[in-house]
Amino acid sequence: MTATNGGPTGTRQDTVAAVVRQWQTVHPDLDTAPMEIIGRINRCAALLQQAEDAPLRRAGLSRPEFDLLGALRRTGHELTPSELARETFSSGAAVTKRLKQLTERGLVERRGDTRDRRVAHVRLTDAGRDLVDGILPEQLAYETGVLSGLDPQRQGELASLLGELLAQLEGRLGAPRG
Amino acid sequence: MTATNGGPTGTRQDTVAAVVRQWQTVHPDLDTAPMEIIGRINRCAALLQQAEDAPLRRAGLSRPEFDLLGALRRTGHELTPSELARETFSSGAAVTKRLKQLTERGLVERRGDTRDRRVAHVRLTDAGRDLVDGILPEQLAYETGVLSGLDPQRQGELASLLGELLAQLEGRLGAPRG
DNA sequence: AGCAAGTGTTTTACTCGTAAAGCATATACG
DNA sequence: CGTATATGCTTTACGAGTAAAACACTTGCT
Repeated sequence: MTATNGGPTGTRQDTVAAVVRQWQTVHPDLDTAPMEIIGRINRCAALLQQAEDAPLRRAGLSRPEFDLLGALRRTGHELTPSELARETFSSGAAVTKRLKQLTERGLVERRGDTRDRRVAHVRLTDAGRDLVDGILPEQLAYETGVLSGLDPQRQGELASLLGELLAQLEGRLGAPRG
Repeated sequence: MTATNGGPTGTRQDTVAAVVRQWQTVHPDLDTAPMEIIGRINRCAALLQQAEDAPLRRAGLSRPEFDLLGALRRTGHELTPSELARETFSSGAAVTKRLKQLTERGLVERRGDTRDRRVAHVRLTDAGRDLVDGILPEQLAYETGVLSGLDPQRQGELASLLGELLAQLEGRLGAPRG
């Protein structure tokens, strides 16, 4: 149904819809509803990452690297490697490696804690802060453009629904200590 | 603050909202709207992948591997490596590697094209088809559970909005040949 | 004090994806 | 016909993430 698709709003079909249709042909009894959300989230993430990181790459940064710098910038204070790991949702080992590179590039600095000599404190250098502040507006402008196919009201609805889903997921998957 | 957080609907805050709030404190003039969509999509994708692939891993499959098998299953016919690459949104090289492993595990078979000896045709073995058919219902049931924090109506709205966004992105980023 | 257990960070070995080069084959065109 | 170019797939070299072990240091117990 609604195979006619020639929507008045000019709505194109997305590839996930096609995939789901194929599955339903092969397994008509299957509840494919989750695919329409999860498949699309994954696909959107892949497409966005691919195209949308262009402004970052121009600055020689990967998104994980930018996320790390951004965490330092937005919190406004020093963070330890484990805090950075938590803040950027990556493993400690990954943070170690990224810090090594970012330190070599002069974007962050480390200093050891004087009380507990296991812990390090990481902060942005001036160059690092300037880089983040320079890139962020471009990045956001670019992202705005990428999303502009959706009218503002729907963007709002989408953001809100994603926020609800994410809150649920984080409550359930991120903190299953109960 | 808002440690009470007891929203009327019991809505928890998601981490992206917190991040956006931090940015707005540091750069009040910045339009952070795109983050609320893109940041959440990325974070949802990460969380879903992490937790949600459990049923797949039990079967010894990564999601990309399952996607490849699934493409063969849902189309119902043989596919060439390049068709598989297109269908699963991955590079040809990645497909080559995955095919090697899946062939060794006896889940897919290859045969050469008789006309054009450059091309190969890949199909599921019986074991491969059985594996997909066995896993898929579990996987979908699991996904349904993961999404169950959102009531069905909102799931529908979310799926629909994501579909619109994805169609736009695919139209713009996926086929910018105009 | 001295030692066991815990914590923060780094290192190691490994997996997986990618880009670019390479190989085999097909097609086009003089 | 034969050579140039294009196409389908694979290989190679490499970069990046991960889990688990290792390391360095602290804390708690006796």
